[in-house]
Amino acid sequence: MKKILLVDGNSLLFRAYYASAYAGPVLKTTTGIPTNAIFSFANMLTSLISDRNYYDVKVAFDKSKKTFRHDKLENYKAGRSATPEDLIPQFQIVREFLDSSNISWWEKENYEADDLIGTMSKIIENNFSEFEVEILTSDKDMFQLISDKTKILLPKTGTSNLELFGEAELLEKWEVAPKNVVDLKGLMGDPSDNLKGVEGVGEKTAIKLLKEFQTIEGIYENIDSISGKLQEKLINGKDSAILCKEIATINCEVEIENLVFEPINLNLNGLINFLEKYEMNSLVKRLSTRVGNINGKDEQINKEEIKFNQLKKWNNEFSCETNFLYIESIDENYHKGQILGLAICNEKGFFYLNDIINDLELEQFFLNDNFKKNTYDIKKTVTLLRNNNIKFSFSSFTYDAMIASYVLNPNVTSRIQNLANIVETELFVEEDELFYGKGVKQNKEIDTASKAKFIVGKLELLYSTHKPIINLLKENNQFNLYEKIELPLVEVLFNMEQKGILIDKVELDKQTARTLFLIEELEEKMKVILKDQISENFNFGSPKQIKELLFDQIGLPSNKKQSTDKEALEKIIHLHPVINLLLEHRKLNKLYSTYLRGFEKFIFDDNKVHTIFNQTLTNTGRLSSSEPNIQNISVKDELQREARKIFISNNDTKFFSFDYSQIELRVLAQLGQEDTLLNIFKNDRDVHAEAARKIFKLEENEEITSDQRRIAKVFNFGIIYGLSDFGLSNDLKISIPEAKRFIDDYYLSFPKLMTYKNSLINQATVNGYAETYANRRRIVNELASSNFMVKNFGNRIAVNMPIQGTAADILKVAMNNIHKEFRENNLKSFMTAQIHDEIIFEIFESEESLAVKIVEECMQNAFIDLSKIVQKEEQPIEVKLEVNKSKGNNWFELK
DNA sequence: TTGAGATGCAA
DNA sequence: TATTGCATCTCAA
Repeated sequence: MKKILLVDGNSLLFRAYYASAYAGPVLKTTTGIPTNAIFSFANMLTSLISDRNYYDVKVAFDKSKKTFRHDKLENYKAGRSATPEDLIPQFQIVREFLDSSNISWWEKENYEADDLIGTMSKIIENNFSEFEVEILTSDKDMFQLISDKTKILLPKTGTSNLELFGEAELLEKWEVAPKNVVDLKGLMGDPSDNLKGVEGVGEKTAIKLLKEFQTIEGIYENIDSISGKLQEKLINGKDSAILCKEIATINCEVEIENLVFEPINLNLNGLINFLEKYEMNSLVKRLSTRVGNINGKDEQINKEEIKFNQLKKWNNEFSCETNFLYIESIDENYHKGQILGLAICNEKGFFYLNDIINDLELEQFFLNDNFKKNTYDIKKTVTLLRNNNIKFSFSSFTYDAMIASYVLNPNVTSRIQNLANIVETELFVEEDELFYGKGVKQNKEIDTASKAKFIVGKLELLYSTHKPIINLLKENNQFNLYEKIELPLVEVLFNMEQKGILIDKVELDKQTARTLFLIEELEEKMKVILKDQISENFNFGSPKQIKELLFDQIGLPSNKKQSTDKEALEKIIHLHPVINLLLEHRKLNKLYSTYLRGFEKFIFDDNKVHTIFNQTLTNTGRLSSSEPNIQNISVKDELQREARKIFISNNDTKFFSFDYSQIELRVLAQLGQEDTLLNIFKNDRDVHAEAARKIFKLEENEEITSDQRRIAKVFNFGIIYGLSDFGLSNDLKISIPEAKRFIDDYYLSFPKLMTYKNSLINQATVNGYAETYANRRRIVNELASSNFMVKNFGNRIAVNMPIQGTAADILKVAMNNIHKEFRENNLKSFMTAQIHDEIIFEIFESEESLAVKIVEECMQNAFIDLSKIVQKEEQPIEVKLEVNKSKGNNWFELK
């Protein structure tokens, strides 16, 4: 059966608006026209059409402010909040979108979209037996239109999650037939339309009544058989109920002229013109793929085809002073990546090489500093070259689009429409999946011609966005961050990844076996204790099974969520002997599966792990590490800490770790110009102890207990993270008012902090982004939210990001400078890891004194050096950065 | 096979 | 109802 989609345009546009407002900031063209709702609307509609294979689609809109419903009810829809200002112009533009893409839309004076859709669905039901109807709306009133041929598509969360309602689903949800939806509505009312219904009758009562009497009329005919308060309420609300029912009833008798049904035929070029006009370039490619599907033909985008030369071997006659190049490789871990092709463009044209192995002329190109190379992801690119034995000059790579895009906008999921995002998500992430497929369906064996076209297409984008991106960086005052901090760091990280970390396989095997034995022993013990309660194949790693065992079978008390995490289990540890063993089991399992046995798959042939330092991932500017993550190796628990013994230094070096002491609090003191805090650091005092002194109002010579210090430490961190009194009371196991009092005392002790926090929130709200000292920005969409929780989250981001991010900026400067100094002093010692506030090196004994001196100086001076890089010297850096050092043959011995 | 949720590790 | 990350496991779609 052919399906026809009827869309409630107003409802969908509202939905699109709020969904996109949550997902990203308000999307605008360069001339300031808001387009976020359209973007979402177009996305939803085209993906729906393409996914669900409709024969035809019609969109209906409300027309004019007054409908017959207003005549019936003076305050119809009066309670509704005003349409957001930036949504209003989009009602017109969405019609333009439909026109340009050849989707028919309808509106009629004095009617709402409901009525048009209702009428159309009835027309189809009565006259076109070959069609069935699906109605896209978030208006539950429309449920009255459900029939054996008509269903409702209701958006659930976001925009892509839809639920299909037919008769059966409706019956299950509301226990009424479609024709009684209006009765239900009459009784319940609808606050969004200012319909009161019968006061005191809600969904439950209404359903009960209708199950007995079917309709409102039926209820009042039998009003005598209803007793007590309910009868009274119904009698009082009779007029309202009948009126509300009438208003909720969709008019299916509207006159609609020229209604014909014909196969969808989207106008691709019209659509592209529209999208380009409103600067939604990123949609062009995605939509055109879908539209191709819909129209059942492989239409070409109306763009000039890029002409390129496919070469067998490179010839340096084609090389220029400035070149753009892109090496294609889609393996997730580039250390094991395969090169699928290479495209180069410059003043002499576009070139494509399918195979670059043993191309000596190409190697000369890569080695020559006079041939500058601009690319996307330099670190990955040169890693691929290196692993294919192609020599290169690192310094000839002069532009990295990935890094530049990240500096412009670290929040890739944001729907902000700028070049950074286009480069990031559209071309280099989503497009790969479309082209090669993903997961098991991924296929690298694509015919060379279309692969070449695809790769050259990427290169073209890389090339065409280069200048605008550089201009944007300069415009945003972020060029120094890009050029002086992030770009030089690429080489530092590349070297770290290449050096890797040596693994002691003997130690690893020893610990793996030992831990596995302990786990099995524990399981036996637990099975004995629980022999009557669990079956042979009980899984101790399954939260679901643990939950059933502890709370249902044994009957231990639990919190509302029935969480079985460590915190919850510790609360009931004394109530059953198995809990303690279970916690121990969890700990050992984690150790075994993540840090011991789990590590084996990351060890390369050289007995080393080569992590990937992600430079463009976090929202704050920190690095992250993966495969393996070497930034979360256990340290707190003595037993788990043993795992650190597997990281060993090379024969002729020792590990040195240098970590900043409380760098985030120092950043906070400096940026917030908090004198009390600054003085604590200036006098080399213990910041947690001093905070305790303040909160607990201790005298100068009074002793600080370890408990007081512990509590103060929680505070100091809480300030950075935006802790609430609730969270604090939970954490410290004190009452909420008590926590609140402590917080007040804390802010009184450090008076500038509140001012600073407020200024950060204010700044982020005004600008739409939070920023670090180095002008790194993070767009904070959450601040625009009307949802209290989301907005509060935005507040915490606005405070935390500048602090955490500035600390990250400082680390990056330190790393760059150390790398440079090591090189200038011809040191063989090298950096191996960065763990947010700590840098780990392998240092040769003969170089120890010089290397340590360089590291300490670079780290201590990094904030000041940063201030020079971003030209903020006029405000001197007062805070002193303290660095602690430790030395060892393995990571266990560090710290 | 894939994705979400729970859990736990780090700064 | 505390920030930023990543890996592993289970379980259901």
